[in-house]
Amino acid sequence: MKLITRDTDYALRALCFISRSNAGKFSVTKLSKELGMPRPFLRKILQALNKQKILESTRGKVGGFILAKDPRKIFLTDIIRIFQGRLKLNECLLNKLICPDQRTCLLRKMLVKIERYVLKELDSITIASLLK
Amino acid sequence: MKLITRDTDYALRALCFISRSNAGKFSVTKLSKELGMPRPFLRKILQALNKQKILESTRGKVGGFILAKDPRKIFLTDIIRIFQGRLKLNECLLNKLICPDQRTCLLRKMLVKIERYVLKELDSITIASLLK
DNA sequence: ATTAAATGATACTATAATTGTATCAATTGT
DNA sequence: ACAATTGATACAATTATAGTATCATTTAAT
Ligand code: FES
Ligand code: FES
Repeated sequence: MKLITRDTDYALRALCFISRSNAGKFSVTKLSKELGMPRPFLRKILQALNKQKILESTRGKVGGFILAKDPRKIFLTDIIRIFQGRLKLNECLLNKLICPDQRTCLLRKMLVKIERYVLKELDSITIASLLK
Repeated sequence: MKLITRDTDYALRALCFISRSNAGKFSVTKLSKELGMPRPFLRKILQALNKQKILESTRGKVGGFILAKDPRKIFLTDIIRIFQGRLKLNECLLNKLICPDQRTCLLRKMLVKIERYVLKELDSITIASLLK
């Protein structure tokens, strides 16, 4: 069971790399070489980050991607949400047979509690905090 | 992202059902009808629980499965481990490029912390506690 | 003994999610 | 005009999850 999938991982690493080197703009070609990630896959990822306004792209000959936000304002939960959807641990798999009343179900309560905790923790991590 | 997969879910429900009805022994046929789960799949699951000494099986004509342990001693983490492997959130996906020192890596610390918390919480749930 | 109903073991298949690749169009600096 | 880039999107490969099938073995009842 993974909390962070490959695309999220690549995204984080790329964002960290871009943040650190204050050079500003990078093309996918450059980044994929630099970070050792498959170029087309990384490209798809950066395009997604662009759509979500985490990165900003410029097209044309010397195009590329730059940060669109302060790295202190890019949260781990944001990136996870983009590539893995909303973190949702408490989907109710167990049916009525053991859960005569969902409102009192201990398992459900636990899962909700765990989810809240995980989200809170992940929300305390930003790209900026990963750089130090 | 799911914390609990289908097989874990079925296992939990079956264990709860068996625990509750103190009838003792149940065949897969009976259980799958009772719980509305696909028979061959449930069978595989119960066989796994048998191997792990959570259930105890008897073969032959009136064979079936009974609980091998006190439901207060069957923990949610046990069942998850059997079907999903050891819960391990902190697999280090991010490589050295952003993690010059794993011992000080903030992300890693967070994931370890989260994992510990999740395990602690899951360990507080038993089959017995789900019945109430 | 024979048979029916069960589990043990294990191989197989189907579906879904993850992890990619490929392609064509549009943009832009030279 | 051309080369190097991104935008959009369809396609393909791999892996994980979910489920089926089958044959051998055990046991109770006849
Ligand atoms: S398992 Fe979902 S309400 Fe109990
Ligand atoms: S991400 Fe693994 S040590 Fe930092």
